[in-house]
Amino acid sequence: MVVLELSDHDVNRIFRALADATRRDIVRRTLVADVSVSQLADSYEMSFAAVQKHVAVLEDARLVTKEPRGRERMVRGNPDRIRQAQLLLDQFETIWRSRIGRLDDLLAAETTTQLET
Amino acid sequence: MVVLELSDHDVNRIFRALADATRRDIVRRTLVADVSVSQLADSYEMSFAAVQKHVAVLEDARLVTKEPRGRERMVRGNPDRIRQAQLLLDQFETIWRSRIGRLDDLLAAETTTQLET
DNA sequence: TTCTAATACAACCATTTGGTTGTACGATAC
DNA sequence: GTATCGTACAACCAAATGGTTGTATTAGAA
Repeated sequence: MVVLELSDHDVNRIFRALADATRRDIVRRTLVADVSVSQLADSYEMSFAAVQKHVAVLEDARLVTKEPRGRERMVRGNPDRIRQAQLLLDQFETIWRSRIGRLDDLLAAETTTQLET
Repeated sequence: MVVLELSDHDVNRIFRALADATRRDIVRRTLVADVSVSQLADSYEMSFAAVQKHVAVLEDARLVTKEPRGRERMVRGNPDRIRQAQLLLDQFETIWRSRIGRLDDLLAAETTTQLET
């Protein structure tokens, strides 16, 4: 997996793209198998153009790619980008755990002090 | 950790809240230690009210909690909510891996067929 | 008590978002 | 060739977002 630097704007687009139930569903479906835009559009209670826009948002966030296949455009989920989002959340976890670590250190230091007195 | 069911709307709010660099920074800082709203406001090139709104968005998504301390409101990051977001992304990973699994199965079946012939 | 710091909240504004309809065009089916 | 299927894209609209300023309230400091 390529470890590339994500700008704030990139990260914004990734999370923004995931902040919609229809788009999350599209990502799930296109991770399972390639699906054309029209096949996707058949599944949702909205216009073809609306689905097209959702796919465009996901494509812009690089959460999916689009590949021409005859007159169709096959949409494919991009697991690398999902993993990058996971790594971002991992960073928060790490920050939290380091806080716990410092609290543990503090507690240990206090215990030591108590033992010393 | 409490495993509670997240509605689509809940998930939308979590990812939406994370789709802003200022808010992500607030989450990071309040995971490290409690910080008052005015302390946060001092750090960013925007009005106090704007920072207040960002905190409100995070609070609505339950990514932070706010606790009164004298005349201040201490903001505290909520690691449980971060973990819930991680679990959501894990689901995508799982979907992807199950696809790989099926492809492996298919490949294995074809190999078997070749061996049989 | 009086002043001030920290917050809450409303009103307002520009931009973005998420949807619509309509038109155009290339690729396939007939 | 012609019809039609799948897509692209523009124009439009209502609602949400992300910022502002202004006013009110409350807790601590002087």
